[in-house]
Amino acid sequence: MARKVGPQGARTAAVIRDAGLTLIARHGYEAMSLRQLAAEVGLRPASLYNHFETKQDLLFDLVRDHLVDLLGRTDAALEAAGPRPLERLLAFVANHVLYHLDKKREVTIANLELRSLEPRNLDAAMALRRSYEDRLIAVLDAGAAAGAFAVGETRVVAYATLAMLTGACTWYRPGGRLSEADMVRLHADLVLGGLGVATTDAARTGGARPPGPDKPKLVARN
Amino acid sequence: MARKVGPQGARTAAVIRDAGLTLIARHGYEAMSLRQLAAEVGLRPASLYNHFETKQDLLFDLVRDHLVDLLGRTDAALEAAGPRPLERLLAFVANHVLYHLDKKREVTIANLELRSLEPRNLDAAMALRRSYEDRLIAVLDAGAAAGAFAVGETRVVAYATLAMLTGACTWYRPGGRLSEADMVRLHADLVLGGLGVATTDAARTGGARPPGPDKPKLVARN
Amino acid sequence: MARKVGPQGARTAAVIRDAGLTLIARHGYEAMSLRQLAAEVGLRPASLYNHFETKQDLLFDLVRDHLVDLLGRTDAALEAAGPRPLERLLAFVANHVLYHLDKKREVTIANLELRSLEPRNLDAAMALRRSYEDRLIAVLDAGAAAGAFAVGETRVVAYATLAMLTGACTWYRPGGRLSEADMVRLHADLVLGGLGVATTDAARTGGARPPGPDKPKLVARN
Amino acid sequence: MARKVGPQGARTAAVIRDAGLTLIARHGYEAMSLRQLAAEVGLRPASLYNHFETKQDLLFDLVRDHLVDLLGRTDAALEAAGPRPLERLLAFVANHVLYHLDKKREVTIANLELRSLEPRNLDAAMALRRSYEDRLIAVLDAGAAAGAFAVGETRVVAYATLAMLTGACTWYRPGGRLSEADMVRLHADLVLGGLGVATTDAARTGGARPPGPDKPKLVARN
DNA sequence: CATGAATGAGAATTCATTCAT
DNA sequence: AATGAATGAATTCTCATTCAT
Repeated sequence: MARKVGPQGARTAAVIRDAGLTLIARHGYEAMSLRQLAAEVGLRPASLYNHFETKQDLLFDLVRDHLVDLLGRTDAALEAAGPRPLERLLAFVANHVLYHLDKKREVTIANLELRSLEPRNLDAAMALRRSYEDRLIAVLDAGAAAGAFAVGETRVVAYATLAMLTGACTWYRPGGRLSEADMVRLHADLVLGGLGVATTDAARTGGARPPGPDKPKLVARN
Repeated sequence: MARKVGPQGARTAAVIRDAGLTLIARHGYEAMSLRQLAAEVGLRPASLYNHFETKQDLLFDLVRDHLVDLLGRTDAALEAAGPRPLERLLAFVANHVLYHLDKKREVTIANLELRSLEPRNLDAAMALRRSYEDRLIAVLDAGAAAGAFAVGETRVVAYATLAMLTGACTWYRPGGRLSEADMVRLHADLVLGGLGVATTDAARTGGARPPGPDKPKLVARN
Repeated sequence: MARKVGPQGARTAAVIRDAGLTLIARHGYEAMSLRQLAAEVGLRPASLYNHFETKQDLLFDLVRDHLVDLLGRTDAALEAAGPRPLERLLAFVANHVLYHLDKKREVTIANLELRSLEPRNLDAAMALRRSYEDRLIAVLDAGAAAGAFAVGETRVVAYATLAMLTGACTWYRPGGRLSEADMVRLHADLVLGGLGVATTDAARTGGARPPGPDKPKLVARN
Repeated sequence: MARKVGPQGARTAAVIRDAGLTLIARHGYEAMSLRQLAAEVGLRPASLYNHFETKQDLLFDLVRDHLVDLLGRTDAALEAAGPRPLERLLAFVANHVLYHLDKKREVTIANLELRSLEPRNLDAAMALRRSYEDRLIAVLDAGAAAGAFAVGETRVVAYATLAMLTGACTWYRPGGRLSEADMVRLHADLVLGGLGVATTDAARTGGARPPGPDKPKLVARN
């Protein structure tokens, strides 16, 4: 009854996007051919055009959806973190790290393939990315104003922090010695250290943890 | 080592490499065509083959030369820094930041185009890169052993640090408000903070800095 | 004759044919895609196939219907013109010119797209076209036999005349300075002149016309 | 020594143009594929691009060269014809007919494929064509002013005349009963008749013919 | 050392058409 | 009747590369 791939076109479109995500992340946008993509999803190249209009459109879709998703989750995390700067920062860091470890492909594409976007699409993507950066900058500024962080150049700190946190997804291998929670913790320590905040247990993953007796840093000393 | 070049062939080869650096950094290896490159240097595509054997060879040359250069400078900087962990770390940071700000194109290519290298070439490049990472890891380990740094997971800290420092070259614009020395200082502070080393606040440019005796800056020689 | 059309299917089919007429006349048969045609009539490409079997069929339909229509009108005009050669010729000319000015699209297609017809269809179209040419040849021959016209090579004169008359529809713009009646008159004069028939000067619009008694115009009924 | 087609690239380019002329005239621009063209000249499709930049460029080249050629020959013919309107007209007619019979392919393309030209190229082609039409219009106007021709609407007469004369090349078959000279004569008679000029031998092909005894019209009375 | 010409492979995309729903 | 999805065949054109000159 069904032809080949399954029930519906929407399903096929999702499969295509997923395969595109993988292939573009692995080989790069320019290096991925639509033949490859079609083969990956069991279609003929021409059939892809029932699901997107252009290779470029596919790329932009992936980038934009990722950025919108990231932004949405970040706002939710910040909302849940409440008003205190430290907890907001920790929420940001935790969200960023977890998202980046989970969505390695999306992140890779959004970071490496901006140069493959047409000007129009690049503008849109950059605007979203700037929005995201602004979230962190706002957190840092609020913390600095409240005297919670020692932030020199906010912008520099923000960019450096984002670069550091994002880098994690290029080398982290799930299932290894380090859990995702470890990654969050380790990176939170580095960030807080850079901001002159003595890192203690109080500042941890979910941020929702009630304060308690000061425990020694979790990170091993070696 | 020398190709089939005569008197001014070496000059032409250098011009080609420079143009290649620019074009690959801007558009990506896959997206740069040899037609473009030839046009850029005022040759016909066929003539390029008097100066390299393959597009892939050109890429690898650029990547390898960059990595070798970086490694050499790093070793020189470490040597000059003497035996003390803190100074060695600061030397590493300063060298890394300055090199990355100066060699934006090389760095971009080496970071983004590894996936365009053929397996053989990739292996060689990765080996060099790992050598470089090992320099930092060694510095951190030494510092941890000496009790100078609070390093949790050395490897994580090293990768995170490198990601942070490298990120600078993606957004830094020379001639702007921040000098290269500023960049070194700001990043050194972040790194040291992350390692639990109290940094002088002299390094904080704009922040709400707690008053205190002006101590000499830790970093920013060169 | 009827296709697989229901109640309003006939209407849709007519709309499609009309849009096809416009698009083929404007862009040419090869250059018009069924996507374009479908879009023009607010359908999806697949739906067109409820109204014709093949793009080629659509073309042939348009060509054949046009030729049949032209032939029918010509015969009616000749019938109405009576037996006298001059009046028959004028009737032919008037009919041809008026038809060609009114049915620019059909005429364009029938003249330019014969080469796009499959052999079978081409044969049919050529047969119809030859029938049409034969009407004029017969008129000329009759006139020559009656001594009314000075026809050298009948066939040459016929083809030349048809080319001249048909050409009108490539440059005539309705609503301009010249009415359709003007066009008929002007062309009739040229044709008659070429046949050695003295034409009334009433038909000369702007020229340096030698004075003479105003005679009724020969042409331009209808 | 030579690869395949012959001595030089210029030769190959000429061969390509000639084959293009034939194929486009026969099948139409849209219907001719570059594969076909390449096969015709014994090249691979990719090799064609060593000789032109674009299929469209090839088309425009053919059209423009033809129009420039036609214009040049016309001016030469008019120059040779001297100042007298009748002889100028006859020279124009003779030149037009002979050129059109000889360059059937070029003429066909220039007439049918204007719609395949991109706007920019279309403009250029139209300007040339208008120049050509203007040559005839000028001849007619001069003749009308001198009282030599009875021209009603100059423009209409010019267009009708051109259409008639051009039409010849769509049906004329060289080697048939009619020579090219016959074609010239027959069409000259039609044109002159349309202009109210009694056609006699005096008005013939090259115009250079010395006057002699008045012979009856050449065209048979059928 | 540079180049014109050629080429095999492959790129993205379009096309007319089919068919189950 | 209309359509979404699929497809084989074909389109123009680009690419890295070669080689005789």
